[in-house]
Amino acid sequence: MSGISRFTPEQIATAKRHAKATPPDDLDPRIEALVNDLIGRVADKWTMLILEVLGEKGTLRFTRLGELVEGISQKMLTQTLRQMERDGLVARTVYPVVPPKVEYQLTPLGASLGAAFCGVWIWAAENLKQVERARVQFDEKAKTV
Amino acid sequence: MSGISRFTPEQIATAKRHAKATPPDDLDPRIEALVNDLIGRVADKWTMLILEVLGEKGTLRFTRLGELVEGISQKMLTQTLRQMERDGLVARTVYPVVPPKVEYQLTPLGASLGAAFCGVWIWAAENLKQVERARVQFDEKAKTV
DNA sequence: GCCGTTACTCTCTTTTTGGTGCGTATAACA
DNA sequence: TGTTATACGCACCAAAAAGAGAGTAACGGC
Repeated sequence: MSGISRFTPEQIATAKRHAKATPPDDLDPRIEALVNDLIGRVADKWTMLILEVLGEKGTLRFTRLGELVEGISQKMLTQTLRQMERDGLVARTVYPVVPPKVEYQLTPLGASLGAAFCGVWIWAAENLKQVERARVQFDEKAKTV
Repeated sequence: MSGISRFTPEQIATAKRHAKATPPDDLDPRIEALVNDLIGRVADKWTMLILEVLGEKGTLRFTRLGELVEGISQKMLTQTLRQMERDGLVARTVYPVVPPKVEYQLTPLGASLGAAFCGVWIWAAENLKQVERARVQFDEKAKTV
């Protein structure tokens, strides 16, 4: 949550402009498949969470990052970071020292994705209570029936 | 993809306003945990895809929905729809006829989430090529090393 | 010469996820 | 009388994801 404000107004503005410019319907089903695929990768819990803390803190070392991403295991941290690096979302800088030192930070591409996710975080924060209420209601209904 | 334009300008505008109004940092760690949790639920592949087609088509019956959500199995469709219903994202209307007829549509809450995800879809469509390029580059580098 | 530090990797086990196929109710229809 | 249509629930199995824990390299400090 706290990372939201880190995304520049320009980035958000860009998103808005694009939202306006998007044509009524999308064309190529091939592309749609690819986009869905990409969405599947990127809309991953850990990816989103890492994106958030890196967006907020700027540059972090491996261990610190692991501490800040609540509940992530070392394995998942490494794995997700590799994936993100491959996709061009984070930059990994290795300092050849002992003990090892590796720094991670968002690339511009990663930052832009962070900005895009901005709205989802806001939504989650805003509608948390409503979702909770809906759940309670649903569960009660299920009981009586 | 194609559902983007279905979200009203007002919904998008609301998201913008909130983006602006959000305080620099978020407060309660308890709430942050809940938000992260909610993100985990909502940032699910099938949820997003269902959200998209329902956002685009409005109201759909079970079977038709299954056809439109590329690649989903019956089981996952039922499961995801139940989850979304519980969270108050979709409304389920049962017509007591034979053969059975059940309609699904987004609630206002679901529609607002769709609007929030809008930016992510746009991002994916826009940056698809860049991600692909990054991957090729990464894989080549890995080979030579 | 042993310890500590850091960023991992590797292996093993457990958990979760997802697919498949079968069953069911009921009325209209042929 | 038998078939079809619809929206599932259920049981079983395979595959994938994730967690736990041990191991490693390499050097500086004690």
